[in-house]
Order: sequence, then C-alpha cells, then structure tokens
Amino acid sequence: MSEAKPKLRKTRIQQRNSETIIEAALDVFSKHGFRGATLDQIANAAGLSKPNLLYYFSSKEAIHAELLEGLMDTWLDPLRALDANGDPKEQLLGYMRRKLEMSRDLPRESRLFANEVLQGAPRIGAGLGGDLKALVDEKAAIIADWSRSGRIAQVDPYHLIFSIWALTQHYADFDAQVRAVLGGEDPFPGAEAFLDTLYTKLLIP
Amino acid sequence: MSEAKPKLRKTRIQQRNSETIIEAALDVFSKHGFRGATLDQIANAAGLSKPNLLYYFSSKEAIHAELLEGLMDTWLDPLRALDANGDPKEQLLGYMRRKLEMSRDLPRESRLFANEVLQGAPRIGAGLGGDLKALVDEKAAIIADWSRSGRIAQVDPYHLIFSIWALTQHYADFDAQVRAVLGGEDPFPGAEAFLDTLYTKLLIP
DNA sequence: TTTCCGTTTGACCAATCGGTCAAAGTCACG
DNA sequence: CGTGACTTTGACCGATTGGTCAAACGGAAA
Repeated sequence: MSEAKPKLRKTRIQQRNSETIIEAALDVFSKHGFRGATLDQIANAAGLSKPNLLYYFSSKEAIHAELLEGLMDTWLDPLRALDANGDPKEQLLGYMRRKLEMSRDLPRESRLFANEVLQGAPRIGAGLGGDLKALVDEKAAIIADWSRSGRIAQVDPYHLIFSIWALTQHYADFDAQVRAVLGGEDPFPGAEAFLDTLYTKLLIP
Repeated sequence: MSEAKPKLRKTRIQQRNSETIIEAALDVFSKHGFRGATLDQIANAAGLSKPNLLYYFSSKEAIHAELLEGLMDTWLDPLRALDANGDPKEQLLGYMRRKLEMSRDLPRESRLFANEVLQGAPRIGAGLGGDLKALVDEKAAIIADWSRSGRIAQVDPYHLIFSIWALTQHYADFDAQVRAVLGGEDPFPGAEAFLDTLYTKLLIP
C-alpha cells in the first residue's frame, strides 16, 4: 500500500509512447467509461496498433489504473493549497475558483473520476478512504477552526467541501445538460459570478 | 417527435414481466452504465431467461429507452411543482428538499441519468434540448420575476437551478465518495441542514 | 557489416456479447 | 376437453472484445 513502484521508462521512445497512450486513454475512457472504452479505440486514438499498446501496458486495466493514479494528485492539488494561515473567505473562494477552472480546462479528467465514482469506485475505492479522506479531514479541521473563531459563519466543513465539489464539477460532468438548457452559451462566466455570491453570502459570520 | 405510442400491455403476465424487467434493468444499468450492463445480467436479475427478455423488449436499447422515458416525468416532477403563486423562499427550499429526498430514496434513478448525461446524453439528447429546456425556461422566468420584484435576492435563475441539481444529486451520484469521506455516516441529515442555511442566506434580498 | 536489444505488427484465439429461431410448454376460453 | 394464442427456453450465430505470439523490423554500437 506504500511501496513506490519504480516504473522506470528507459528509452525516449518508451517515454513518448507511454504518454501518447495515456493521453489517448484519457480521451476514450472519459468519453465512454471503462467498460465502454475498447483497446482498439485507444490504440487508434494513439496512432498505434493494439499489440503495440499492450507492449507498453500489460492490460486495459493497467492503462486505466496508471491514468487514475497519475491524475489523483492533480485533482487534489487545489484542496492541498488551502492555507490555514490565509484569509478564510479568500482561501475558500480561491479553492472554489480553482476547482471551477479545472472543470473548464480539464473536463475529461473530471468525467473520468465521475465515471469511476458513479460505479461505486471499484478501482480506486481504497484511495478514497485513504489519502482523500485524510486530506479532507485535515482541511475540514481548518475550516472548523475558522468557524469556531468566528472568522466565517458556522458551517459544516464536510458539506461545505462537498458543495464545492458538486457545484464546480457539475459544469464538467453534466456539460451536455447545462449546454442544452443554456442553448450552447458558455456557462462558466455566469457560473463564477453565481458561485462567488453564493459563497460570499454563506460565509458571512 | 410527438406521436404517443399506445404501448399496450395486453395480458397480466406481460404487465408483470415488463415491470420486473424494467426494475431489474434499473438496477443493472444504474450500477454499470449502458455499455457496462449485459442482457444476461438483466435477465438474471429479473429471474428470466435472455430470450424471454427479448420477447418483451426488442433490444437492449429498447429497455434502456423505455426506462429513461418512464423516469423522465418522475425526475422533473419536483421542478414542475414550483409554484409561481407560492412564497418564493418556501418554494425554492421546498424544491431543493424534494430533490434531496429523491437522491436519498431513488439513488438508482439519479445514477442512471448521471451515466447518460456524463456520456454526452447520446440517447436522450433531444429530451434535454426540448422538454427539459422548456420547463427550465418557464421556471427560470418565475424566479427572475421574484428577483426583480425584490422578494428574493438577485440571482441568476439558471445557475440557481443548476446548483440545486448539483448539490442534491451529488449525494446520490457520488455516494461512494461521500461515504468514504464521512466514514459511512448517513450524509443526508447533515446535507439538509447545510443546504437549508446555504439557500436561506443566498435568497435573502 | 554484423549484432543485439528494443519496437512493431499480422494473424490468431478464447470468451463474451446482443440477438435469432424453432420447438416445446402453458394458459384462457369456448 | 380441445384449440389457438401467448409464453418460455436450449441451442445456436456472427460480431466484438481483451489478449497472445512468433516473426519481422529498426537503429546504434562494435
């Protein structure tokens, strides 16, 4: 559970092709889910033959696993950046804004995680109960302190964090619905303004 | 696009088995997505043989289509109930609470829609741009009136509706993550309290 | 030029998938 | 009962899937 795999990519070709495959796999997995994606689709998107794919990754699951693992850090970075010593409202609004930017700039990554969690997180269940929970517990404690000292309003820190996840990722995961309702208009400017007022009002002590 | 199919279920056996199949399909589709679900799984869950399934529904897609169609109404009912003549804050908080109850009581239905929209709504795209958009437009106009007349704060009505969807459905769709973080504790009591204060504060003029 | 290691591929395989079909079973009703 | 319509199923099919393998290819160093 802790042993760091070497995973050394010896040659330059290996480095390049592995990256190409991961990039292609992100495209295909996020669009069709794990079960809906096929090795042929990924190979095709990567410009490689199927046996060549399997020269670099031992199986479909292996590609998916490395993809998720590599993304987990990127995904949690905004929360990690929440600073106990910063201004509470500024920190929380900043976190929300960074998450919203990620939904705009990395929608494939958001949908990949959404797919995985929707199905009950069968392939990253451990990661949720472990690293993620630990990080959320840590940051929730900070928020609880801010609440207790009266620097922000009384709020349940866990549900506050859930709300930021839900409200920001919604614009990536449910993009099809949002755009259908808005008639194709870019949702993000409006979303940022709305979320800004929402959290500003919520956090006023 | 308008013609109402009769879809008459003649005998009692047909009535019963069709319902059993739809119920089983809801279970399987919501758990694995369309592509991830197999006819054998659905047949097995329904206690029928695979050819027997296909005696009642012409194809896997047909089951999925009827399931979605039959659920669409249930899904939109809470929004339909939003009453222009009611008290604005009460109406909106009531809508939020009904949606949260649906996430608690009908999580499979929520995940079924989430799966579909996540993949770009390939099978109900028309329904989103049509009926859904029309309904949202209508209710958004009501909310905009409430804002304009100063009965609630100035808010973008579309993003307000999106936020209710996102915040409530999150507890069904991302259940695995929520429970992993909370350590198995029931999220719904805390969620309702949090959302109550959130929207109360947001809507104060 | 040879040699060797890393790379690429066409051909192939077993398993699984959605779906068909003819035959057998079952039910309601005259 | 008998009979005709409704229901159920085992056997099967073609297509797709994840994955294998031996053979061929490629480039850099000796």
